[in-house]
Amino acid sequence: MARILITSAIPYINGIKHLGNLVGSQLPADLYARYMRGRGHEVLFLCATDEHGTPAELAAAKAGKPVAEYCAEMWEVQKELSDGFALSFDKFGRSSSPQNHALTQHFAGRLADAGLIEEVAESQVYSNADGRFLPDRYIEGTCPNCGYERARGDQCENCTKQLDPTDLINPRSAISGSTDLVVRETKHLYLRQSALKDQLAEWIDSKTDWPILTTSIAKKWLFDGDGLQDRGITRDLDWGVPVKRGSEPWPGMEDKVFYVWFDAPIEYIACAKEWTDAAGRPDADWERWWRTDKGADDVRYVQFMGKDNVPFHTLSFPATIIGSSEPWKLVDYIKSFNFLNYDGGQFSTSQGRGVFMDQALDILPADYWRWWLLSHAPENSDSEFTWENFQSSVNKDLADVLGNFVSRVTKFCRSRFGEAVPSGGAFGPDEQALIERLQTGLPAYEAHMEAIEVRKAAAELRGLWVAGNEYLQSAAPWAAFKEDPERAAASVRLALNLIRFYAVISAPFIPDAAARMLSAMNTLDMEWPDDVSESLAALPAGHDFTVPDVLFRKITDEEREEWQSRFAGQR
RNA sequence: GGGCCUGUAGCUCAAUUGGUUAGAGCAGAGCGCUCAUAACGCUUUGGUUGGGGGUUCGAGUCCCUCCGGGCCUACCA
Repeated sequence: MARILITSAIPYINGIKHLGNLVGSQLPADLYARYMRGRGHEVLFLCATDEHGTPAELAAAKAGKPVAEYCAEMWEVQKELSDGFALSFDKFGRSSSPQNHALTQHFAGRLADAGLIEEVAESQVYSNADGRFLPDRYIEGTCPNCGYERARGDQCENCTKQLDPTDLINPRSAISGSTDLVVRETKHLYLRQSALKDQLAEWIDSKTDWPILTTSIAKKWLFDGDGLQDRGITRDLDWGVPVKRGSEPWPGMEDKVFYVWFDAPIEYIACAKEWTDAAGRPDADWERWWRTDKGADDVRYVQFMGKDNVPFHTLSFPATIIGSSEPWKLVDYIKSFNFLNYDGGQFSTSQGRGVFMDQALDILPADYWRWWLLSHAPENSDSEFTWENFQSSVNKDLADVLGNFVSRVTKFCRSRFGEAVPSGGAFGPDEQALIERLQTGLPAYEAHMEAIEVRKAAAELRGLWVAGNEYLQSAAPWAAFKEDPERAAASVRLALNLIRFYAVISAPFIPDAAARMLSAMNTLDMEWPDDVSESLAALPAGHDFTVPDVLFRKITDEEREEWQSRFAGQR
């Protein structure tokens, strides 16, 4: 039995995430976690909300609430939605937790002791009206290059020229619109990533099995231009982890907090402590996952994230860990995803374009979304959600192929033999052919799951479902029943066992439906079918079952059209 | 501007990393079945692999070029 630590990129606290966010990290991470648990491995699956930073402060202000209160409420909302999608986190933590405060300050202290932190004085734009320093992109003005009037302080969206906020003509606060801006001197801490460049490059080079998407982004940051740059890890904000050197004050940094991207990945670790603290368990119980000197040396650590998160996970966070000179577990594999587009464009939070997690669950159960999203995961390139595709995948794969299989088998058995697994008869060539099919298909499915090839795994799984229908067609128990009821009984006995088999192997994709299939088969046996033949005898003759309700209903053309217009934009 | 990714059947995607005649699912056509959610099975139509050039015995795959799409570019997260 292996031990597998899995983290999903932590979703930002500000607002409800859309399906593109979901499929880019949390959902495939859940698939992998469920699969590995199903195979009997010991899994720790962690996620949290990422709560700090300017957008959270602004969103709280807009909602008229103190930021701590706002974040607590949004955490509840996100927790409920992740439960709704059956995301099986062992702990859904918060980057604002006391555990993360302490650990972030601890890392900063270690890095400072190692000489990897430098104080840098810099000039930044301060808005008197807003009472805060403004990040570059929160300053708007006229582009000196093209004259576009809504250029941002970091880049002009119109002509794509990179800018400095002081380049802008008529600069104003993007928050309040105020033009009462001044440039103030402020001091910040920088993480000297450049000093760790060679170590990081060597580490990345050793990861030859990582997705190209992951390593190419890392290498670009490592080697492009002047190479890996030092990074500011503090901000002039109120909401965040107060800057301390371990547990000691940090002179000159009294009113500052750590940058959200410094503390957010540390939450992966702190989350594990939140997990054991909440259960009143000792630190050793989480440290055995994270400290290689305390039992984590045999742990395999896999991270899931969208491509926009890659630099922080391949460079910044490893720099924090390596720089600490403490034996923390480094990531073993990074699975990164491209983006999901919506019906010919991007999902847009600001325009309400696309389907958001709450809306998705309002119209259909989680399994429908999980199946479509995972079987179309944007692994090799950006992929596209369309309602036509969603409708046809759900109707064909889930309703017709899997759902109807369960229906036809259970109803046929009920009408001919009653609601118990029938006895008698022996397996013949049709049964042998099915078993051989499963004996080649199941290992292929397992190989794809272990390689985290999500789409391929979904396609292989669907193929195994199809094999059940093929078997019924060739065995034709409805015809056999007339001349040789014993043979029909053997077929039905196998087919009922096949339902349990499907429930077990499909559970990572569609956990709710799998649970209903098992419940209909009146069993709690979720043993992975390492031996296919044996697993197809798990339900013995005489075992009672029930005919379940329709497993997956079909999406009608009317619904599809209605949803298409409902989610077109302007939420 | 720079870096990286990407373009394959009407649609969504494969193609063992340069190796036979480019494969699946959906949609379309035909046949079969009647247990089942008008479901299932079998057969089948459909491709100048974005355009052009090159390397090679051999190119979807490598190189050059042009065209289109996307991401990142370090103070959004």
